[in-house]
Amino acid sequence: MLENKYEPKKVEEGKYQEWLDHHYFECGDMSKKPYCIVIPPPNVTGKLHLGHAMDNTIQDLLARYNRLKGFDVLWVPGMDHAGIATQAKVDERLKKQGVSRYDLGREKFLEKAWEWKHEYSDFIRSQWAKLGNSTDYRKERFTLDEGLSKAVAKVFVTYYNEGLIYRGKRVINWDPEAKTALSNIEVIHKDVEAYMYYLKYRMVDSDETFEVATTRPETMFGDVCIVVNPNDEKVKHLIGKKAYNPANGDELEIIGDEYIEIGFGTGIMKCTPAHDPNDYQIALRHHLDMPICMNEDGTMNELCGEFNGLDRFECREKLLEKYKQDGTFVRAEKIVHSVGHSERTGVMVEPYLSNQWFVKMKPLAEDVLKAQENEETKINFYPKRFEKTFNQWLENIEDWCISRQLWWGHRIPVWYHNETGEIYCDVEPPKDIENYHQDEDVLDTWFSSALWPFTTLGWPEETEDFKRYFPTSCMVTGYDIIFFWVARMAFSARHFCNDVPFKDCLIHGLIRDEKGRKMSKSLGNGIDPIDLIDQYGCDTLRLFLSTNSTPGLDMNFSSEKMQAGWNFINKLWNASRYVLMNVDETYSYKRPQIENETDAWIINKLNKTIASATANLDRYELAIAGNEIMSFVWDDFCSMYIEFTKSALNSEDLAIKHHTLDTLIYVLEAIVKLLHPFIPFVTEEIYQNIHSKDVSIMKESWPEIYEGVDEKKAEDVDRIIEIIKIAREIRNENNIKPSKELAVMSDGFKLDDSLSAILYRMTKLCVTDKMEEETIVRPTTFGSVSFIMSEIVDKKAELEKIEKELARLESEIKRSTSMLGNERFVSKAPAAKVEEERAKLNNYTNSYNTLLEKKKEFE
RNA sequence: GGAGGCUUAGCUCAGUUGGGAGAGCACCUGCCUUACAAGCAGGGGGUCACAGGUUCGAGCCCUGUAGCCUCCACCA
Repeated sequence: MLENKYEPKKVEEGKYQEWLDHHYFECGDMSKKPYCIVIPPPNVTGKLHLGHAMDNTIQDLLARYNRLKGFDVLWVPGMDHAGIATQAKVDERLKKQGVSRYDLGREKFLEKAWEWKHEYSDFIRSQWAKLGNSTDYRKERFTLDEGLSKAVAKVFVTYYNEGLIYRGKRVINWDPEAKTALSNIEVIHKDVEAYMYYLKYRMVDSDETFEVATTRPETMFGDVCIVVNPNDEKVKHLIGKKAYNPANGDELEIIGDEYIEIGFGTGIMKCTPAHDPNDYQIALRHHLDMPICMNEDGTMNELCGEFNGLDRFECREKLLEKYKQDGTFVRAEKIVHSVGHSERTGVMVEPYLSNQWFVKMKPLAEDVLKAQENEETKINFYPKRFEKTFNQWLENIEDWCISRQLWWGHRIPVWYHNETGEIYCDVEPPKDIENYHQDEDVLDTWFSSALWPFTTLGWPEETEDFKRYFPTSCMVTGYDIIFFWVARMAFSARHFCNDVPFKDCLIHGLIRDEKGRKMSKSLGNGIDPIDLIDQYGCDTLRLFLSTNSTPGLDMNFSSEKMQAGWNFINKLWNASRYVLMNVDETYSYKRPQIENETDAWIINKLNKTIASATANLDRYELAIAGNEIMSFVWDDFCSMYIEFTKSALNSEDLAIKHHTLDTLIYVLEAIVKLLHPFIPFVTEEIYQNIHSKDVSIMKESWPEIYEGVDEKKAEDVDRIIEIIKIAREIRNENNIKPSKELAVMSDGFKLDDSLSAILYRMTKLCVTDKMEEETIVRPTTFGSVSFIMSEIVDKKAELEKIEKELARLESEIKRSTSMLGNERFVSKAPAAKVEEERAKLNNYTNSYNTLLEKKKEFE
């Protein structure tokens, strides 16, 4: 027997372990069709947040749904080493212990990093368990484990041999905090307030001066020339002349380049090739030097004279002081401009000339774009609009900087000959290793994530898993990593597997706080999913996350909606309790034969719910499906059907009671199956209470349509419900107690004995065909019904009610008449629609006339 | 500069192929009716941002406008 209140802790306790013990999450039933999802691997940097909870809930929902539908489901778990992020965390921990990674050296540091990884992966696994993730742990992978590392090396070497990976000196985005290069998308542009400094430059051969505007005076130690547009009448005469660099007195040649925008600033630009990507391009065109004036940590170097060793921002201040004294400084103008910041460390990114490895993106992107043009070879995005985002990024893609000056990651499989410097690139190190040294850098963490959907299945080996489950069925992830990850998986799979990595890609939004703000550490508004699970239960959290969001849109957390979710589960719990408390030893379940109208009605409603929920789940409309099921449970099953059954369950006639229980259990069981993907724990608990502790809902199958339901009978009950609602309204309006009998007559719809019996049981309505006493009349969708009132409490109120109804009917008649009078409607609208409108008009007119007649009695 | 999203009840948001506007919460009235008072029964409340257009018919399709938001690219 169930408790009278739903208690998530009691329900959820031990269930996950039971499922694990019974190997229910494990794939491999070869008699079924495969269905595969790989988890977006969480970073081993910390705990899972509410966003992970949503992402995982959706995946688990799909996994459980497809399992019930009869697929052999593999949901692959795994984690990401998260290069920069994890290294930063380990650095931080070491710092607290008073050591730096340089004190330890590479080997020892990596030991510490692995320690960190083991600690956090255990923690993450415990969170997965709390969320109810039905992943197959036998298949768990880590981006740095042996198999994946081999795959990464193979991919690098293959690209290299195909000429798709190259090494070169470029101006890249440098993170002076992490001391590594970043790719373009790891840079976040933020608007910041700054100053545009106007500085006076003096010519070498004359007293002429001109002004140059810059936001970054500290980079002047790396300037190699002055640039003007050769078509700029105002300044083109300067070309070929020389001016002194106010920072160090160097003579700078003034050159012409059309890159300079005429009319912007002073029209004269300083050129710092090593510290600005555009200046770098100019320097390439003009074959100029590219001196670097900064160290890797963002301090100034020996090129900067007295400023050597100063931090870049401190140097800026000091230099400006100097300029104010020597007359170089003209003025400063407050501006707002966009400055790149490191996605990970948050510091201002420094454009920095350095030797890095790149993936040539154009050919790879083109292959994907071509595949996207064909329905057979494309990835289907849900919602579809993200295809555009995805395509546009690939169309405008630039080469991908993949080398990182870190230790935690996949070491680049390249060795340089100690003497010749010759490059050796292979999965295995060179045989005469003593003559070589390996590249110090590691790969961008996304380089290995890009391979995740196939390396987790064993690629490059032709494993059984790879053959069976690839390409995977669906990828579930947020729109924030379409570029970082989805696009990169797409071209990697296209290049190495000649296929999509996944057929469908379900994109969800971000979860925000109750006020719609992004959850962040600095605001302190983050919500720990585990706290919510402790408070409301895992099922409630999952129900909230899966049924309150619209695909692709952000959602706000809402404790109100969490509570509403709990209320629903409590309702389901109590409905189950009602059914089960009526089961005793005399009863054994058999599939119900539909014997009466109410059975036909509830099973008909159930059929419709199953059909609709299935269709919506198949197109990833989880919230629509969930809400439909919930409304079936609450409105149809609990509010109506259970009430219908109450007297039958109290019946002395065991046959009646048992038949009723058959239907109740049939419907309840279908309900828990429908809801299991959403709320796995409580549905398992109810299922086991219906059957026994020895079975599991996870081994069940998705409910099927009950064929052969008499729709006419079901429709009769809809009419009965309409009458019940009107009767309740009349009781409410006239203060008539529910226990007091009320007589009713229907003029357009025959109430036979069994329908009359329902009316009596539900609201003590007695069906009659004699209207001797005072009556009131109400219109319905099928004619009008009259109620006998022994004394009509408030004649005036009733008259008002009638007048209001008449007015409503009148406007309906007007609307309907004009519609049917419109020839184009009658000729163009579907015949069924026209017929429906005619029937309505007919009904309105009848009701109107009846009511008009009635009105006279009240005047 | 380019792309996308949002604007619907007091609040938070749904609205599936175009065919009479929905939920939760809040509010009002009445109920401890033997599954559930975190419940039950009923009620009030909306020019679907604005302006055009297509259509017999538009919250939904098209064009434009306004406000808010996001992403991408950015010139010193």
